[in-house]
Amino acid sequence: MMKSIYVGNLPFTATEDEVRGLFEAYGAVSSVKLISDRETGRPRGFGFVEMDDSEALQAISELNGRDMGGRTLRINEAQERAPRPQRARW
DNA sequence: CCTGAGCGC
Repeated sequence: MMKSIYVGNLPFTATEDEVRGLFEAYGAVSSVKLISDRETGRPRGFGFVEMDDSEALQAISELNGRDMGGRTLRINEAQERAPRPQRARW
């Protein structure tokens, strides 16, 4: 089972590659997405990581509050993404 | 180039 992780308070200099590297220390990272403002193009300083449930929980507890580029990372389980219609499998 | 809330198209 894959879990989405919210990664906030990132330094604006952080890249998806750096974030991926952090989480890969706790398990296989499925995907990394850093969010930037769609109108101005500026980085918003937060993003999302997807990885296995148990690994995600450990990564959250281990990486939350960690210093990165002078900022203290805010890491939590992500909320639901933008609602997308999901058709039944049967 | 620029910036600091916070949950992604």
